Amino acid sequence: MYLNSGHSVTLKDVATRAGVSHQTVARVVNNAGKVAAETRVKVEKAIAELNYVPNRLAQQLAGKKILSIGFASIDISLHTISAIMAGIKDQAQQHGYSLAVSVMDGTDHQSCVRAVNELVEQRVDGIIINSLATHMSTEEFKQLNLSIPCVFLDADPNLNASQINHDQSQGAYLAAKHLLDLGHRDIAIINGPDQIRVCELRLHGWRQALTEANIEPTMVLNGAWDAQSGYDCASRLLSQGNSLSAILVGNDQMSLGVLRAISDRGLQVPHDISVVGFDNQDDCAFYHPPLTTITQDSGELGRQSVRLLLNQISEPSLDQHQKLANSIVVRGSTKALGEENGNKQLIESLMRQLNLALQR
Amino acid sequence: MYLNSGHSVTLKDVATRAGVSHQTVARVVNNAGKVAAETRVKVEKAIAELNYVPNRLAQQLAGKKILSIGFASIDISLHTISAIMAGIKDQAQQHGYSLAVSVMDGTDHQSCVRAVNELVEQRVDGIIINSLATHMSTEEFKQLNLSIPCVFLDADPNLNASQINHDQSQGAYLAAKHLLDLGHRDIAIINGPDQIRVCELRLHGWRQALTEANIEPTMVLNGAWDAQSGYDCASRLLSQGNSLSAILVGNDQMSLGVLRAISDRGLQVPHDISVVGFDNQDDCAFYHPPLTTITQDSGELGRQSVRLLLNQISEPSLDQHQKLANSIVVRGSTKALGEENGNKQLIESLMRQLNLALQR
DNA sequence: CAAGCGGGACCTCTCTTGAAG
DNA sequence: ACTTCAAGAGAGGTCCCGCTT
Repeated sequence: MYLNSGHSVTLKDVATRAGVSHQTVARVVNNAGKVAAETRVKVEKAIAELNYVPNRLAQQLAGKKILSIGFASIDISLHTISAIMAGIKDQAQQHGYSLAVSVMDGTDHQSCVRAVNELVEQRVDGIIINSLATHMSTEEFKQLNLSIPCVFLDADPNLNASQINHDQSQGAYLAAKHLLDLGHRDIAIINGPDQIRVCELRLHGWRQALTEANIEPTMVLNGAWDAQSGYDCASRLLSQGNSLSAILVGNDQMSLGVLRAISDRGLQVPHDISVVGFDNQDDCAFYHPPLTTITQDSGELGRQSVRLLLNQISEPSLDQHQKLANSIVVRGSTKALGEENGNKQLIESLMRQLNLALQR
Repeated sequence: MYLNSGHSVTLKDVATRAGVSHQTVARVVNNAGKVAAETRVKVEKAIAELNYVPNRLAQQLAGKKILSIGFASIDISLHTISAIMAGIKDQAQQHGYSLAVSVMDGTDHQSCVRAVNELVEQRVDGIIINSLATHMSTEEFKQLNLSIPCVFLDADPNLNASQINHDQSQGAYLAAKHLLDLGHRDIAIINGPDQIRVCELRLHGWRQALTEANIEPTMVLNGAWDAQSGYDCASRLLSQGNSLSAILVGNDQMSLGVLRAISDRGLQVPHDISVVGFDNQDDCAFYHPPLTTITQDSGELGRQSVRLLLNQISEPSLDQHQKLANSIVVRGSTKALGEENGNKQLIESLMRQLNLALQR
């Protein structure tokens, strides 16, 4: 069933079949140098017959310049990360680079090293690193001993290397400010897991806004990024009888769970409680109600990181730090405290529904 | 900043530094053969000092058996596909294979060939192909001229090659059957884009169930997989004053839009209209209401495909077809037609909410 | 001195063979 | 007859240089 069982067809195989030298075949394949039309046809025929595909390993080893970059990351099935990767892929391709991906099995420093090494083994021209290794210090970074250019995503800002990230703090600040501007004062926080850099930065932004307004968050909880944990945290919050009017949530998935928990208690968002998410992921405009959230363009982050890396490749001594600003998308999950207009609408809507139900 | 600017550190560099032959260094690196403890230390020191990482290209070219498989796919930022990929990655690793990924830029046959070729150039041991190339015929497949083992995901069942897929038809049948069992007869369908194999198969399954019950779908629309298009289709459906009691939807994302559209019209799911989705994606248990849907284990599909490929690699002549069955997950978005129990609950819930609102 | 082709060194490893201690 | 190492031949390409007409 398969031709060439064992080893693959080589340049030389094609050459002997076409009755020319291996060099002539190379000229045809690479479209370089002068080849007689007649010879070219012969060679192309042989290539087709043998189904020859050049061996990239050999090409690269022999010194042909093949541009490639690597992406070392944690779990790429996470939505945000696969969006970043799509951006990287896109921009790399645009610049004629191919992309090699290596995923880390764990969040520890060791598996980060493993993934990066896998890329170095392939001799990529540069690496984009998306590690979760909490607080990788400059020291640990040096242990990586990178001899090729690299760019970090969401790294410790103090890390002495090229890096790019969304400005988590600023985004969180925006979210909190929005609630404050609407008059909310009893605000709870449902953050992601502790010890994660992104979470700490977001918490910092939220706190800053609240402190400026001279208030303390009612409560700070930690979820696990998923809807279920958002549901659990919110349920806990509500069952404790806190008087809260708004919740800041660490991502949209947890927000979905939060919305449900509130609704399960017979309360209404935003009339009883306002909710602000984080990420602006695909579907959150269709949540019930549509979610007010912070928007992060993950694809753009990926694209920018490639540009940064390419700079670094052509100018290795240059360390750049770049931050992407976030903005807030206001939808239906937040409203001004004490605004009665909404309540009137709510009552009307409820009566309409009740009417319908009674007719059945 | 970077050591060895230009070309990377080689085995020979390490050898000269350590004052031994390149072969001795190889012994240390590969942990094979006998090396005197003293020599080993010397070599290891040199490796650390020079920061040597073996060149995988050269290793592979020189005949060292490095196991690797490839995954050629369309847009890997799609949720389902990244889940499949995670499964592939996992299972490949389990068997000591590394994974190379190549994504296609388009849905045409040409970009499929490109992506596959990229993998062949790297001399992977086998390829898993997830093309959307609508109805790739056996003829076109032969044009790929694959000289290495491969497995197709979601391919044309008539394709004469190893393949694996979820049984779309069966899953869709289940969904429709569920509605029929609940007494629904006026059923609309919102499918994915036309001409896509998966969509046709699902449509086939839905139709079959309906036909067996001697009824025709009220209406069949095509969305574009995303929530917005689900919203649009459902809006169209509702504004036309069709008397429908249930909607079958091609995926969960569109279902989310459908739920919104229904609620925006002041109607209630499931009391006025039942909705069944497809995919059982992460968050749909938290939709409003929780979605009844068909569950597909994408990770399992990925893992199985690797096993199939590995079989194929060790036994090239063997073509296998495999189908993964789906099951239905019943949640809150469906209810029996005419069942009044739910209505009573609904009325109670509405009155509670109204009460709350009036107190404000 | 063009255009068209071939020879051979080299890239970095692995693997085999064989010679020292 | 061990252990320990070195030398050399590929693996499949690319590139530089030279050779014919």
